[in-house]
Amino acid sequence: MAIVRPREVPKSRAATREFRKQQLIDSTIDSIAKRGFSETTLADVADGAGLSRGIVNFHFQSKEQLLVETLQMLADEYREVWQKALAKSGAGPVQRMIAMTAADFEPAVCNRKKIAVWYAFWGEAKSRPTYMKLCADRDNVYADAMLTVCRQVIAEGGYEGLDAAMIAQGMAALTDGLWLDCLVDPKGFDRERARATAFLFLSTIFPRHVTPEGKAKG
Amino acid sequence: MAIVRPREVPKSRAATREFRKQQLIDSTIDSIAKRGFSETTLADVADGAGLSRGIVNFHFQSKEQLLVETLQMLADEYREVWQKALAKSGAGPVQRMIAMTAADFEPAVCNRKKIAVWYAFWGEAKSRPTYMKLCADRDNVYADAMLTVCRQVIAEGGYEGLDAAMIAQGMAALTDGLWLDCLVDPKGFDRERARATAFLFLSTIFPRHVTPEGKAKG
DNA sequence: GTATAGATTGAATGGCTGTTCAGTCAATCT
DNA sequence: AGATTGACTGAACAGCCATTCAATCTATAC
Repeated sequence: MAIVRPREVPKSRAATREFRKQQLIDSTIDSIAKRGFSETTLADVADGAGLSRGIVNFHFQSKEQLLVETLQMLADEYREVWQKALAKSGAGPVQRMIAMTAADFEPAVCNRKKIAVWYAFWGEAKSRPTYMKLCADRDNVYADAMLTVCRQVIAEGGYEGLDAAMIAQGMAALTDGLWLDCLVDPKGFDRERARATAFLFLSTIFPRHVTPEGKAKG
Repeated sequence: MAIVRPREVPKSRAATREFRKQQLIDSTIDSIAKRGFSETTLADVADGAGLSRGIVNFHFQSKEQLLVETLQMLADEYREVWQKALAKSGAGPVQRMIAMTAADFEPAVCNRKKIAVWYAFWGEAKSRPTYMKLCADRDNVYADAMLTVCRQVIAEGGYEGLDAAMIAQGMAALTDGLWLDCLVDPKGFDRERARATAFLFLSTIFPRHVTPEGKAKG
């Protein structure tokens, strides 16, 4: 039983292609989350978008290309969320560090559908170099930004001796691991609790600058 | 190009079935790690084991059953590794906590092939209840054991006020997240460094009882 | 040595899936 | 209004894959 959405109409023909591509990517995300990567077919994607069977190959070179652009989209969205959080945060490194950490638990990013799709792509990453590169880039960009703020906090906050790279990598890993709980134990999972766990760790590492509630100190 | 292993012969006919099943499960793990979950076929599995095409359906009810038993096997192996580490460790809760943490970075468990297969199953978990349950059980059993030792360390070590459940869950999440680095950035990944990251976090939480090198203090 | 039972083979089968494309339809242009 | 261009459809196609099963092979029992 396919979910057929009411067919929305793009404004002009010029905007149609991008509109349809986005529609198909959204439907792909829905399908991967519902049926899994291995059982997502182009027919599912087309049905989910309320369009005809041949539609995907009309807008995308191939199924593989649709999947790559879907992952690309997901990665872009993830990056935008924490970059916007950074932009909104205070200018100090402590506030920036807190903003980045908190961003990982915003509903836009930390929800079961999106997390399922991330894990689906991670699950295929080893055998598909394109996915691996996109995933590695996502991690690297985030880790670099986190590393920068960690270095600053360590230098300015008097935490000499702490390994900034290790902490940045560890905090990123902690997030990805907490996401897994959302996927595997959805009933027991609580976004606020996961966020609190991340900040418990962060506040333990930087006790004079971060509270367990995720506020800046001092 | 299929890798055809030298065909080993089981001792007796009575032992044949279990021997073949194990052989096919091993081949399944190889195939998922190499080709990914979505492109693993029964022909691949049979070729990898050096046996004929119909062999899987002779020893397993279905492909799905083979996959379930593969995940089961993986989960059993994982549990055995940390339980053996626990058995070998000292009796004190600090030593037990350290042993469990270190076990996650033993080569038997923390290698790219096995990690790729874990992520492959996690990637399919949302849409396949059987996988989800097996994954959830794995997490729960580990988390319970970790929770027990955390509680003891907190009580005996004078860390009143720390949330044991949060720490246990966080440390498990940290491991899973660090594994992702091995999958996505194999060149940059270093098992010892990952281990050190886990112990950096643990030693920060229990500074009077765990060193950053993963030794018990006092 | 012969019979029996279980293990294994590999060809056949039927269903599913990605891709193609000739034809239809609607928006835009002249 | 008529022509043109691009979007979209859905049937057709070719290839792949899980599953079945009759035939073959091999170890054990008698």
